[in-house]
Amino acid sequence: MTGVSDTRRATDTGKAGAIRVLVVDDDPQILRALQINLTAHSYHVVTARDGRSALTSVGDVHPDIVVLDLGLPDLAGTEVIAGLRAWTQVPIVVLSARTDSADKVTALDAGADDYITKPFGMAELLARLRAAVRRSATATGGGERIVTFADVEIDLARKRVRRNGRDVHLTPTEWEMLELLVQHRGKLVSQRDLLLHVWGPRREDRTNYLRVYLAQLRRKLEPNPSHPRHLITEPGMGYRFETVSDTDEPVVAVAGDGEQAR
Amino acid sequence: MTGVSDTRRATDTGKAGAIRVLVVDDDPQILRALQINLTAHSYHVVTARDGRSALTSVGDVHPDIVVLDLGLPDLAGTEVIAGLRAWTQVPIVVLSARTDSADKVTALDAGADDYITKPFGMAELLARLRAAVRRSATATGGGERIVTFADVEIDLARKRVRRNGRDVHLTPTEWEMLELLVQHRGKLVSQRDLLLHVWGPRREDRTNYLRVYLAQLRRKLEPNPSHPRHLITEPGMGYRFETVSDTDEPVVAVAGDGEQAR
DNA sequence: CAGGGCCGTCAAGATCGCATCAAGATCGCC
DNA sequence: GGCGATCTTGATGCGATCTTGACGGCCCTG
Repeated sequence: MTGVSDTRRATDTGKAGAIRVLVVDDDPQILRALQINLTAHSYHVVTARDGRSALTSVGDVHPDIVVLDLGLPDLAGTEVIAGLRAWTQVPIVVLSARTDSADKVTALDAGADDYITKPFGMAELLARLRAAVRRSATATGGGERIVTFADVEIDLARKRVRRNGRDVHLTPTEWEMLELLVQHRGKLVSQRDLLLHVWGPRREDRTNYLRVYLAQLRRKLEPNPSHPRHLITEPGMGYRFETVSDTDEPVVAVAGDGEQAR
Repeated sequence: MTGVSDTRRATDTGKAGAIRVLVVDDDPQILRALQINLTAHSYHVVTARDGRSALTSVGDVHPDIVVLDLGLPDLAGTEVIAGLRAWTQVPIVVLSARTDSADKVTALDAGADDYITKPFGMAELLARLRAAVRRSATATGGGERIVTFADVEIDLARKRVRRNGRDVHLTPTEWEMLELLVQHRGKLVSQRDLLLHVWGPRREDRTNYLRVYLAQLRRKLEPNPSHPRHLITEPGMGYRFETVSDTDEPVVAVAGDGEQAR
């Protein structure tokens, strides 16, 4: 991880709730200036000095937005953008000293969200960051930030889970998984998407991780962990989060009565 | 609707599938230049000359993106932006002659997605439009794609199938086949295409697989599996998915020749 | 009327994927 | 340096899924 100044996990609470921004630049001056300014505006800043460490640290840090300087020593700007866009939708704001229109076009078409030419005003940068974050917030979360099912309550904004009013403690990895599933409530989330979201592109094939953590989430959240009704496996395809338990269930014999029912 | 040059509704198919862009500017020169350039890049262009008509025409036209010049005669730029943001998330790209940083900040914070200062290069504008459209397309999830027939409901985005409101569980292979057929609804899908899509190039000749899985799909989805009306075999050619049950059947056709129709 | 394709159906064996458990390796904090 | 929490990794058993072959019906052709 050389070149990365901060390897905290997403849910580590250096500043709970602060917006995480990854700043990528090889010029220590600019890096420092941005770090100070952004921190002053209560962003949680993580920095990287080259393209490679930028790519890896996005997987580690899960920033809410990336500020990317073009002209890094190791990789071309488009390579960095493409490397990120291959697996994440995190907003990318490009900084560049080149005013050439062609550069803007290639960067934007590679998947960047915005392009600012140096020298730039800090006020403008901040405004563009706000705009980018706002967009991605409405895109992902949009409506309800609190989801409930059974006796569980999930607060996406506060990254907090309660069950019967009591806090349920989730590890960082558990939370990352649950978050992605909840954000796509009802949708099937492929194993690949889950692995990319939680572990980044380097663990794409470790499907066994999913099994372990899904089991832990079920143990913590499902009324009956061995008969999951909300964290559902779609064999061979992926997983699905469901707020309403489907009324099916093969039934456990007749006799008796209620049974733990739904 | 004075001032609006085109009042087509969203569903009017002047250019089916073309991206609709609403250009708002009071300068006829710029308006015309943009109209020509954007049309040349196969956008469907609608124009407005002032803020009021811009607000109404967004409701009428449902553009995919708005290009908004600041400095309109009737309303301030922020008012237009705020008026739109009150009810729609359509991407707004602001054009302005003023390079003042404060203007950018207020426009972006009011809800604009991007800000370009005149004079600008057409290539850059086009790239920024592409970026904005791309974002909003992925944000809205590309639209709900739900196909229904009989008592069955197929949700392509969620990869989910329901019948009479109950989930129907499909195996990965079953889903892949159904997906391809549904995506080409009404069209004939050759056996080869199906085999390639589901099993890849190594099983190109295993047409018996198709029989097995088509039978399973029919068993799970067709009202009468032995008389399929929606998953239809075209002997020797391939298969076809049909949402409307063809009123064919019984009838032995008229005397004469008839031939087996369709 | 016989024969050959092509298709639908069925069932059994082989394979794959998942849940679960538990132990080692790491990390972060004191 | 020690300790607890967390992450990684491997082994096992079981059920779901895929693959394969056989059989019979239908339709067209000769």
